Amino acid sequence: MNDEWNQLRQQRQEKIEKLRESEIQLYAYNYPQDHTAKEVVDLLNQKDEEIGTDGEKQLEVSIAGRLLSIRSHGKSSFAHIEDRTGKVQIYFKLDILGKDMFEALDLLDLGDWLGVNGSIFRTRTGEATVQVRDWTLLSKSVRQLPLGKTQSEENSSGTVYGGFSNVEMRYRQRYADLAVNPEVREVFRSRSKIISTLRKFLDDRDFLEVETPVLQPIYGGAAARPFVTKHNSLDRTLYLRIADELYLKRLIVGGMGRVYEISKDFRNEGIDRFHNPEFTMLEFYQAFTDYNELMSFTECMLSTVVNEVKGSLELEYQGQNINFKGPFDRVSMLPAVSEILGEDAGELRPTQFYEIAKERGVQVSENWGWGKLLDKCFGELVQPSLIQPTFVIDHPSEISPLAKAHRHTPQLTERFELFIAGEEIANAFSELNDPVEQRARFEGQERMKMDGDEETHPIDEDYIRALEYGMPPTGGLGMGVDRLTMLITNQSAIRDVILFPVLRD
RNA sequence: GAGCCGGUAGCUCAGCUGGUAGAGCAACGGACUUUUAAUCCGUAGGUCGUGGGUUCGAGACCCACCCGGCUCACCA
Repeated sequence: MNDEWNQLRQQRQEKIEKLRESEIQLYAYNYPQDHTAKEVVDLLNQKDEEIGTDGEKQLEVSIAGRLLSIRSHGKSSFAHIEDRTGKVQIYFKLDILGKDMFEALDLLDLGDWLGVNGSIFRTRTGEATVQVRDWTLLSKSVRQLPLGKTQSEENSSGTVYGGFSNVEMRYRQRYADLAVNPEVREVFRSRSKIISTLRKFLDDRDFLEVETPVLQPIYGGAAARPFVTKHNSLDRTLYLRIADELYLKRLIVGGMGRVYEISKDFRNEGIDRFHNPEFTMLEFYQAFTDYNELMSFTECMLSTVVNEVKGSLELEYQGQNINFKGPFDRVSMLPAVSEILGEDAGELRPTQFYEIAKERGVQVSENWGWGKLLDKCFGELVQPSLIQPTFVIDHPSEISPLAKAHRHTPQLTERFELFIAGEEIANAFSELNDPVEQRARFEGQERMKMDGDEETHPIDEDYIRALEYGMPPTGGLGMGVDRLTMLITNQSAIRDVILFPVLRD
């Protein structure tokens, strides 16, 4: 297909040439509006109630939007234009517009941006409509939008015929996707609402929003491979952050008490339904608190967000009903795995654990330690059943190098992960603040790296130095904002909640 | 990384065991001054993902590659 020159573009080009010969400007500079599309519809409803049907009093409006449909009837035409608030019907009549401006309508195309002003009325079928007194072309569309056809709004759900559904094209040309699929715009409105609600929730509780480096000399705070870049004049390797954790905790050392950051993080891993190489994470840290208090806090934060965006504590995600009314279930990792294996997993040596796990069909590796085996068994045997919001608590120390040891069980940590619909949404712990212990944990990671683990935490000497100055007891949490948005907007793929997801060339 | 499915007009899709491409919507021309998936009549539009191969002949069969989706693996 010749993308750059086809019949359709040829036809539009001819219209452009005719417009250039006329008085009509193709690309205007501005257009003063006094109403949105939604306000026009609301205004007419109000008028019906307040003024009744006298119909004499004319209400004049100026609105602007994109031309989405046009139905020509010879000496009159109906059309719909859409702005950020929705669609409204407009009506062109020869005897009102005059010959020139009426005939010039032939030079318009779907996708053009128009400003119109005129009086509002209701058609025979009851639709709020603007009778256009004059119209202004605001921007000419040279490329045909992939518009489908929508059945009329009232009582139907706006069934779309045809439409633009090719997922690859929708991601590659998100502008076209947004232009023709209002439900996609709605998803991103919800996303924005989710983020602003999170921000307000934390601001209201005296958290300080901060910005920490995206370019970092040492990456850390998570187990993942980083993107590597280089600063030319410093001749130095820098990494795009995989998490903000270690910087935010430095701020707690600095006495800032309560901090948060909503950040883009970058992980050089595979791409699938739940992973995009760049994604949005909320992390917050609060001094003088532990993971128990954080769990209550998280319940409150999530139910506030869900209620604010959905107007309810319940929602449907991919056919499952999810209820955000706290308190959420809590499942302790070690007893849960012990129960399902019928063995006290806490007493197992790694070699025994490996054999038992293998018998149960868990994909394990012979050289794994006890902690990794426990985590993997949990992930395969227990996690898939966690549909309702559930805190999984007390992870092995071996896989939690930044979490404080459990106050009663030393090989575990005070950590929780929140699972909803079988997916991890958040990860939090009582932060490890003993610099000696922290160094030992980092060294343990180094040994795992030498054993071939590619996603260990490197030793961050500066972070240890910070801990040596003294970090108060602190609870911290990281939450995947994209995944939360998927849940709340009922989208099955992370790409559907990221405006411009990463694709191949 | 592996398996399966897909890439045909601007969009959504059809094209049977190989005979050189079709519909709906959009577009273009015409009729129609309250329509709403407007209607009616007419027209045009495609290097069938890319590159090879088999064949008298390939959208279809074979091979390789590119892009996407799903599942699994890996991973949070």
